Amino acid sequence: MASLRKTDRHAEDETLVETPDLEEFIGYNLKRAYVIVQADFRRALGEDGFAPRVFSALSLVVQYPNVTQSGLARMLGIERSGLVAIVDELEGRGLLKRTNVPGDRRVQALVPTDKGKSVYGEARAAVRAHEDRLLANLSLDEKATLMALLGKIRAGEE
Amino acid sequence: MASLRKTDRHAEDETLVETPDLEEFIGYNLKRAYVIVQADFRRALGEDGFAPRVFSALSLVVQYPNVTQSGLARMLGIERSGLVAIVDELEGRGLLKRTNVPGDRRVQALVPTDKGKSVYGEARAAVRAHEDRLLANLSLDEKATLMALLGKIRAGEE
DNA sequence: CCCATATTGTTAATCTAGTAAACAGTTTAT
DNA sequence: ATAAACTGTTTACTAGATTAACAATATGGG
Repeated sequence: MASLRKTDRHAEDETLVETPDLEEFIGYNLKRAYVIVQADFRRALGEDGFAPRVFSALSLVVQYPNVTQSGLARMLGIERSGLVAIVDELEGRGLLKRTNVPGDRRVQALVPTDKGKSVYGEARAAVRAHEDRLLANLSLDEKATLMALLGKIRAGEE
Repeated sequence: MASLRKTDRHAEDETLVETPDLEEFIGYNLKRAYVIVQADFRRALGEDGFAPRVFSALSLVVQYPNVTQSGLARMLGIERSGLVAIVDELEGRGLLKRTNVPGDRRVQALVPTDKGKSVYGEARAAVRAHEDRLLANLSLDEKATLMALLGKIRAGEE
């Protein structure tokens, strides 16, 4: 019964695969692209720069002063328990203050400091530079299209 | 010097913000979209289904039988140390086998089992269904465009 | 051949991001 | 007044990933 060997190995049959299944999935390509952009963000902002989520939080606090922590968590799409450390870091760096609100003694309104506003301005410029450099092979039109399509994915939720 | 109060609070000045800075950044929108798709993937594949990365690994093993662990890690863009647990899980479920290669006693070639191939077929169908449902508000053209643009981001690296 | 260098799979330690559950204090609604 | 809901917080936990080290093995140069 020499014909029953099941472990025949055809060695290099990669040539049989025209296009890998994975490339057909949006989720896979989305993740790969996200990992690249996120890694470059960190590289660009450096050792003592902001992590992406801290930058995002600061951005919203600067643009929505007096936002509440729960509100900020909702905007970011994370749990409010997870926001505590982020706000701690920003407050520790002197970029925002937790302030109490007259009408409601539960909430802590988040107010950017002057330093927070100027530091955010610099960080935003650094992030813009990082994206411009990393995505240099996309035209402005392509970037706009990409944003619109990503927005459509987000619009499907809520 | 009554004019030096720095803590004036304008309360609801959200109306001053036309469009939040964050929305201008590709990285932010990429992450938000990725989180949505990834969460739906897990929901769709259920409790004992595959995590995205395990599905990806199985996909590549089925399509590139006899791929080596190092090779697979390179394809997935992760460290080979991180791949061990993934391959352990797939082997534990009886979906692939680690086999030794005649020429080189270091490597473990990964070969899908028959069960592995059929289970992968079903999983792939489930993933396709999940993406079709989740991304129903994108046309085929839009999906193709999105894939192409994500591919361009990946092409920037390598 | 010998020796330095590199590669493979693996383990262990560590880090980050994030969730879930519980909580005390406070507010809102019935 | 009492129940329900909300806010910020802590704690415990999970998933994903990286780094460094290691033994076994392979490769290339003298």
